Amino acid sequence: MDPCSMNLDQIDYKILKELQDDARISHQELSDKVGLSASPCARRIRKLEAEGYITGYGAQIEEAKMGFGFSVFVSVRLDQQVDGRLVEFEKEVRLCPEIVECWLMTGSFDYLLRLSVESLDDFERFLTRRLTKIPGVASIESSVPIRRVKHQPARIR
Amino acid sequence: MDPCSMNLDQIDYKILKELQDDARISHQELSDKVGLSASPCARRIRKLEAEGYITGYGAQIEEAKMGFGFSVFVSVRLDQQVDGRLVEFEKEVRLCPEIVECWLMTGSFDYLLRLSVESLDDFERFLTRRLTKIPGVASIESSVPIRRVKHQPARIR
DNA sequence: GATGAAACCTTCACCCC
DNA sequence: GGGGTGAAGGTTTCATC
Repeated sequence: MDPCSMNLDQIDYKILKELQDDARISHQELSDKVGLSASPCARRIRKLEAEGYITGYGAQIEEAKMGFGFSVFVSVRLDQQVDGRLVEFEKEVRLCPEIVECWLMTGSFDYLLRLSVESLDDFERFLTRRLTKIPGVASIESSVPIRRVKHQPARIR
Repeated sequence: MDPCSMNLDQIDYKILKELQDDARISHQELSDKVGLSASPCARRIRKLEAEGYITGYGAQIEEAKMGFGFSVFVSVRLDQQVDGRLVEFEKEVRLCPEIVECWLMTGSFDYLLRLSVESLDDFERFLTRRLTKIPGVASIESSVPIRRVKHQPARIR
C-alpha cells in the first residue's frame, strides 16, 4: 500500500504540524521549535517532500472575503451507475468553479458536493441552469450549513 | 458584511490564485507571472494579508501517508437543540483528532462531520467508544466515500 | 510601480558524533 | 545514519525615486 514508507519520528511529526500551521516559517525558527539546528531540519523537510508526505504549500484564502461566503452541500444521484456516466459527471464537476469539493460515495452510488456561492439566488441559478442539466443527474438533495465548527486540513499522528 | 473591503483587481486575483497553488513561490517569480516587478508584488501580498484575504499559509499533508487514508462522513443529530448541548458537543468535536471537519447544519439541526481514520475497525472503535458517548447525541448516520473527485481549498473570482 | 542596498534566509560541502 | 557549522548564493524588505 505504501511503496516508499520511511519511519517518521516525533520530530518529523512536529515539523509536519508546524508547517501545516505556517508554511512560511523559516528553517531557523522551525529548527528552534523542534529542537534541531537549521540544516538537518531543512534536510528532513526535503525528505518529507520527496517521499510524498508534503504534497505542496498553499495560501489559505478567506472565501467570504472573495464574495463566496455561502456554502451548500448537495447530494447527487445519477440515473445509471455505468462508468461512462461517472466519467462524464466528474468532467463537468471539474469545470464548475462553484463546486469546490466532490466525493464519490458508496451506498447509493452518488456524489457529495460542496458548493461555494455568493447567495441563495446564486445557488438556485447554478442548480437549475447547470447542475440539473448534466446528463444522468437523477435527483438532487441540498443541505445548507450554518457555520463551520472545525476545519483541519489533514490529520497528523 | 465586509468592513474592510478594498477593490481587488485582476492582478490581485492572479496573485491569490498563484499563492493558493504555491505559497512558497518567490516574489520575483510571482511578479513575472502577474506582470509586475517584485516590490509592488510584495506590497500587494502584505495588503492582502492585512485585509484578511489571505489568512495563512499551510503545508498540504498527504493523509494517506500518515496512515489515515480512510474518510467517513457522519451526520449527527442531538436530542435537544438547546444552546448548551451545541456548545458541549462542539467542545468535544474540537478535542477529537479523528474529526477533521465539522459543520453545523440547518434543517434537522445536526452536524455533518468528516472523520479521518486508519480503517473501518478504527472507525467503529471511535463510533462506539467516543462519538456515541458524547452527551446529547441522539442518532448517527455514516456514509463512506470511495474517493475524492475534486478538492479546491477556496473559490477565487 | 520600479530600483537598489541591507538584512535575512536557504543551501551545500564539509566535519563531527 | 543523522546532526552541526560556516560560507556562497539567492530572496525579502525598505527607503527612495
